[in-house]
Amino acid sequence: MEYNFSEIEKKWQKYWEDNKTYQVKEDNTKPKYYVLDMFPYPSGAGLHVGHPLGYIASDIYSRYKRLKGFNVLHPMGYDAYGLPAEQYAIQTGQHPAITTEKNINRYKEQLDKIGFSFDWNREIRTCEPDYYKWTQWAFIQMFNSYYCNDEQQARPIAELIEVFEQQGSQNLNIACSETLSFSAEEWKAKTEKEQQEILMNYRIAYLGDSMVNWCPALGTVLANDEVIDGVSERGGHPVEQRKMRQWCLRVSAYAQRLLNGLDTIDWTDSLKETQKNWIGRSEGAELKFKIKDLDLDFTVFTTRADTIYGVTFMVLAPESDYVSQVVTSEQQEEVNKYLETVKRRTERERQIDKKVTGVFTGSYAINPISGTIIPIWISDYVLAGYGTGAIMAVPAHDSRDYAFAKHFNLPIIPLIEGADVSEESFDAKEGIMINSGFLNGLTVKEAIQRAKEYIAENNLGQIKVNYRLRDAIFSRQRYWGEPFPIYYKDGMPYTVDESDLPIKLPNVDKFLPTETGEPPLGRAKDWTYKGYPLELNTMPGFAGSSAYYIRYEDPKNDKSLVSKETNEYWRNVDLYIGGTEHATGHLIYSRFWNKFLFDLGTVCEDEPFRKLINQGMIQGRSNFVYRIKDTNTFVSLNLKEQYEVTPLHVDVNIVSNDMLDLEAFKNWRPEFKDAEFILEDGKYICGWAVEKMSKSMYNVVNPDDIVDKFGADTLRLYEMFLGPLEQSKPWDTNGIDGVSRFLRKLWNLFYKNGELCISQDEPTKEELKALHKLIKKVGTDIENFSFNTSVAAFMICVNELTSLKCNKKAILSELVVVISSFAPFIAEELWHTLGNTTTVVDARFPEFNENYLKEDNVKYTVSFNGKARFTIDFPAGASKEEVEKTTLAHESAQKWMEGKTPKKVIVVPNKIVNIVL
RNA sequence: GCUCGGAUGGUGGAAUGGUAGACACGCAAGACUUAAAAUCUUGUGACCAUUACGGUUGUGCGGGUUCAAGUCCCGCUCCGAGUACCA
Repeated sequence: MEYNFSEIEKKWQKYWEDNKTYQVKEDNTKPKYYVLDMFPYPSGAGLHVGHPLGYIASDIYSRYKRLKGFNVLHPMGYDAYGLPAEQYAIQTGQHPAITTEKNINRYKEQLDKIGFSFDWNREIRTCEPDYYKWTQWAFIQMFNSYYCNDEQQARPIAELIEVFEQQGSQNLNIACSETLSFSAEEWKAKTEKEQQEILMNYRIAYLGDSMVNWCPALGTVLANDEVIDGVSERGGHPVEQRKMRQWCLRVSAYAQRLLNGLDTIDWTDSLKETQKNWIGRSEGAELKFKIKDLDLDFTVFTTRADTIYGVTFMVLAPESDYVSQVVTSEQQEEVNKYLETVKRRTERERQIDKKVTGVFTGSYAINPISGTIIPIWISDYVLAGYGTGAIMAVPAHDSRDYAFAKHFNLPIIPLIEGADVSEESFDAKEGIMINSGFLNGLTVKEAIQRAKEYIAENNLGQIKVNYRLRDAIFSRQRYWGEPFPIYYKDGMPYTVDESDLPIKLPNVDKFLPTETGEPPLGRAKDWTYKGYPLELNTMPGFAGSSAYYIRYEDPKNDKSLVSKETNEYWRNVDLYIGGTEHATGHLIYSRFWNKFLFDLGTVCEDEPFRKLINQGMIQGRSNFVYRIKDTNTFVSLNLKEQYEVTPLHVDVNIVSNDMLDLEAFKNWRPEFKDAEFILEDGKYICGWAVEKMSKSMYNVVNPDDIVDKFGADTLRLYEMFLGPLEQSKPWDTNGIDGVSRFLRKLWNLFYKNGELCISQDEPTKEELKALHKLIKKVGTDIENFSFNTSVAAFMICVNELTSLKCNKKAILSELVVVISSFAPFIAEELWHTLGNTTTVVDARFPEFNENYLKEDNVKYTVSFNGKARFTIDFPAGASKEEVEKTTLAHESAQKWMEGKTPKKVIVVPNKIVNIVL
């Protein structure tokens, strides 16, 4: 029988599906292992060959863990809400649900072909009411919670109301939008609406006025991680800053826990670093400045309290609330003019063109320590959203302040001995303080500490930790997303009753904003709850993807997100595989969401993903043909220098090993029908380059085509063989033959001349050795996610067994199990060929036995001064002394030593004798 | 600018401080074939020898530690990724 992969793969795909081979249940007799992939957004283009890379890796690991006796949860689903389906709907009128469904079916078909061991019984789709019911439920819990900084956890808002009734807002340490102050009496005297306004200040899901990234082209706000270089991540449209009332999640309250948690999880350092930067903890002090001639003070945040004597001016962000209060009437006109120009500049312009701009407010502040009077300016280099939106400027020791001072001719006072600030600022935190009153003579590090203490002792401000991490803006003015479980009464939001969840996404006639500028849900008929209007915004993309891994544990539960027992069994994800692009988005939101659910007691683990691996991107490998200018003649790569040519992308699917299929090229596009060629050695050789895999470069390789041509097992092996999992690398179909050949060799161990030929004889020593070398290598490789070297080990083993003409059942059946994680189809087929009636999934990974690897003889390499010269065989277990003695007496050694006496002899067990002359 | 990675044959890539280049592609030669494809065998870092079982050199560059460095340390160059007026 020949290796007919397409028949085999179809057969087992159907068998696995019919027999529900990969369904798992909680099983207390086995240890659990949870392997998760980042679920895909089903786009219209389908999968290309780069997408399954991570899925193949996680599938190999899942299958391996099963063979090792674990009960493995390995689910898959779809992140089904998203902009592309909605944009498509706007253009065509096709409902996004239909587009999404269609794309999902295509994805499912493509994934099944590759032989993944997903438990499809647990599939989830974020756009289905049974699923988003729990997204809405979580939102309600966040709305009904506040964050207690003392206990570092979320608490029910009802507790807070009780506190307000008893003692007002005194002595509270709670995460909030702004610090409020009222007594119990004042609280009780407030109207319901006023009380609700106050509570909003503390809720974890809250409505807040904040500066948001508004994207006019998409007609919606975007979260910080959805804006890249000042344009939208989706579509690349310009984004501007706008103050709007939006739903927000108080992610910032969890900043410290998100930071601490990183120490407890097994992620790569670079990913942890990215998250640390995003959270952006900085320790410093808040310092109060009084304003001259006004009964007003304002607060700045600084990490360099030591530089207080070098403050020569203050700067406010243009959007700062202080601006209107400090501008004098003489300066009003000029300030207004400045604020106008700032407003017109988009975020992108601000980033690209960093020229120094600013305006004087007319007011002066008083330095609380030195007493100096200093001018207050406004400039857009100060950000409203960070710290207090106001800074003390120390031009001598901050490059931005320096540039500003130079531009507007403001004084610069150096504070560090020997610092030359005539050309640039001295930003380093080192040196001895001068010109600094009580800080003189201290090192910068000491001075920072001393100044902070001084500020605290004298009540000039407080020591403060600031985070760059912002609250997540949670409203989108879009149709295709989860509706909020919120209705409005008297202008204030209230949550719908949990028993009325889910609030289903209504139908609309068009997927565009209404004529009055309301979001698309404004078009829905009867969009009310108990007679009150429902929220018109929908939730953002990350809402549905933040807790999906929990839902997989108990996907059909309609009583709760996950049952307590189930969650205590599956707990958190043991291995999560996905791309780095989610480092500051999904992976922050998920951790936040999980920590909130942990506070609630819904889940039993504080961190969602214990170990995380980032698979590298698969880039495209484009091919080029070279057209001689003004002709329809194409010249082969190595002859192109003789002509004036234009390189053109050519479809990589009609190129094989960089050799162009001439007929296919002529038929590729009409304009090439009459193409002529200048060949080298009778072939047309194409040029190549690594680029992003995309349609426009004609370098997209579809996994279906590879599966049809070579089989899924070959695809799986080859994707792993391509290089280390975490590294980005181009897809290059050249070389896939090697893997394909390997599988045929494996097959031929079982079949001779097309006949099944298996021997029941005892395996020989060599055969056992070849097998156990493999068992050892693959076991450690898989644990280290070094899949490419595992594939190499398979090839070596099969080559060895082939040359030993091994057809022993005892060897082959263990070999098949070892290979089954990587190439499940062929392994399943051969497993049954050997007479097994169970599936290979139920087998056990063979135990490694060291005895088979023991050698009778050991080859020692003899080196002189570290340079290897010859080898000598020793019996295994020879002592160091014996080896040394015998080596020195050896004829060749004598020759190399030329009668000299060695200074030193180093014997490395089983490896090397190094003789130092 | 800052942070984190990386640099090894024609190519993708292997190497707990211990024979660098596993494995694969490609290439070359040979076998089979009327022929081609497929398959199999052998060779394949460079340089020099080739009568020899050989010699020299070699992991981006310059130093260092060590009996021994692709691997560890110091200083550069280049490439990639993330982040960026974060006070």
